[in-house]
Amino acid sequence: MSVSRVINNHPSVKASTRAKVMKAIAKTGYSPNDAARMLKGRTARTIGLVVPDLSDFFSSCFHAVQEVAIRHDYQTLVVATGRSAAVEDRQLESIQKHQIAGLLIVTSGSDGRRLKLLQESGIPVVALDRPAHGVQADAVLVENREGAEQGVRHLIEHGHKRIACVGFDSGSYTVRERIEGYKLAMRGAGLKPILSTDVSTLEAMQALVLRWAAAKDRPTAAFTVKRISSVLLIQALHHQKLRVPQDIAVVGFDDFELAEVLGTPLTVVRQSPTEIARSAAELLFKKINALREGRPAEMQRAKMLFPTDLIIRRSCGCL
Amino acid sequence: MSVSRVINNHPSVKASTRAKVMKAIAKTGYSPNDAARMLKGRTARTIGLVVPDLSDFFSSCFHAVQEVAIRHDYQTLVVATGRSAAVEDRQLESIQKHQIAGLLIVTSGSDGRRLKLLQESGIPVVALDRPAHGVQADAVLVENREGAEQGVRHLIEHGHKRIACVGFDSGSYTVRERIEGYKLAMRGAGLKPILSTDVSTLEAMQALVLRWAAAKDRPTAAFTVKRISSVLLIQALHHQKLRVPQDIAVVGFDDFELAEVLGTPLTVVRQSPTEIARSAAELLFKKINALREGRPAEMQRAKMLFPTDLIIRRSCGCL
DNA sequence: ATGAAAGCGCTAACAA
DNA sequence: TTGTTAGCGCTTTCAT
Repeated sequence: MSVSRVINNHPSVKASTRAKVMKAIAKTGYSPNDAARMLKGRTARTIGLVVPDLSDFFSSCFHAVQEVAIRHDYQTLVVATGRSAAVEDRQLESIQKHQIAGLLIVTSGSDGRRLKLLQESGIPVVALDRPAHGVQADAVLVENREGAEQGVRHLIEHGHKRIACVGFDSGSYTVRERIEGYKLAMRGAGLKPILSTDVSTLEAMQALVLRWAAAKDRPTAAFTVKRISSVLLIQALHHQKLRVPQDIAVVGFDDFELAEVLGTPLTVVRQSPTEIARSAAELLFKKINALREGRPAEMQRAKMLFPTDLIIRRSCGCL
Repeated sequence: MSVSRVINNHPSVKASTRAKVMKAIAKTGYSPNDAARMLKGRTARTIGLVVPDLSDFFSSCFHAVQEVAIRHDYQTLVVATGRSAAVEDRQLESIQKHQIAGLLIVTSGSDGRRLKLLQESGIPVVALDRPAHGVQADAVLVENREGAEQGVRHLIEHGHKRIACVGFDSGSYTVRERIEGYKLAMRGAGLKPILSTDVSTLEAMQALVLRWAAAKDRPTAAFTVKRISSVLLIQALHHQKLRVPQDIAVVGFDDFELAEVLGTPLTVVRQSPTEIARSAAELLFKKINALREGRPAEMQRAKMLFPTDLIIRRSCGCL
């Protein structure tokens, strides 16, 4: 019967009928069967969230997304790709079968064909933290470049001339942007960039620090492009008995819980996972709802950029 | 037609027919519609994972679970309760509608009625990290008590007599067990337990440490029952200029990435999230598959206990 | 504004 | 061993 109309708030229902139905629903505790709705082509009350992994940063993102989803009475289907483009592709395929209502993606670099398919089948897609390749999707990003620039400039203001940039994973968008920011700051001050952007293990980091220790023109400061690099560098400096900030000043990109507790509390460029994730989720639901209510007109592309904060602790040389 | 039989590998299919169907499936890229299957009462190829949050420990669990799930060609629907029993209850309700094939739960303390319902509707449930209340479910746990006991005993072997136990959240099963282990070790050595099991903020921790510093009979060692407590304690000791391990030796429960990098590398009782999560997931799939293949006889309850490792660094006084 | 009928893709039960 | 029939619970279309 036309309970359906009430549930989908179709206009043509007499108020009295609607009321009757509502009461019946309340009394019987009825709730529509999702499987049946999906069979008729509707989407499930589920959104997808694809992330490289659930490290600190992305797990904060997940929490924020889930919170928004719950508020809209949706479930969140999270999928971690292990930073593999191939896995991402496969996961997108299987997530598509779940008839999700929308997708948030922190891409691991798949080529975007699958994503395009998803979009073309009418599912709103919002890129989070990194723009997605090969598709015109909305994106909610962090000002990586500006943030890095600010961090490095802070070191420059401390009088440093030889500032190294240390990290790895420069294939990833965020890291690339941060390196770009570093270069901008250096060039802007007439300084020569010193890049070590392929240091991904403690051994490699220790070798690097050893080389620094031996050089006469060694860097007096370092900017690390991601959290792990900060940790590795601190570890390596510690092993090599180089003091922070006296021997080497450090500013890192991305904050973490223990940054304050380290031997020398770490000065960092902080980004807010919660903020970008919440914004992205809300943007996604705006589109989902626009779609449900049949006004795709309002769905123009959006690109949101969130600024970072420079959190000054002691590793930069400030007290 | 009876493509269905092939897909569900029903016995009565002639080999030649099966081959033909297989080929056709391969050629057309056919894949069964999950929604339709669900409509017929089957479960989705999805398992549920309910966790309090996705902090380090549980996100490792998630990764392990997802890996196993993918191998079985299942998706994982993760849900974080924010450590709230009420939210857990609500989430279980909505997860149930997704017709999951099985559930892994790190309970946040809901009363177990909903869980029982799930079980009675034929969905295998495996408790992870903590036994679930009010249901007879399989459980994969860590030897919290024994691990704590071992950690504390190590401090005792260093000659400490006044060893404090510091932490909070003693409402949770794991913490309770660890405190129990601490008490066992102390009593076993004829020592008096010194409990501060409600210290959840840095302020409270600093107040505690201040009290210690002022006391004549102050503890010479401390055992922290969870990661955050270890971090808080280290922070507070650091602020108070108490040296580790000279002034206070420390052993913590639960390892973390930066434990090695701390001013004094932290000695910890390590548990392996990956191991317990993988085992739990595999147990769950064993049951799911037993069910699918119609032999619920093999589904006797299992309880698995995983040991911990004492990772000796420097905060205990070794080296 | 409401009801009746058909069918989404699958599988359980039955018939051949 | 295979094909046929019916129906899971919903929404869409058409008729009232």
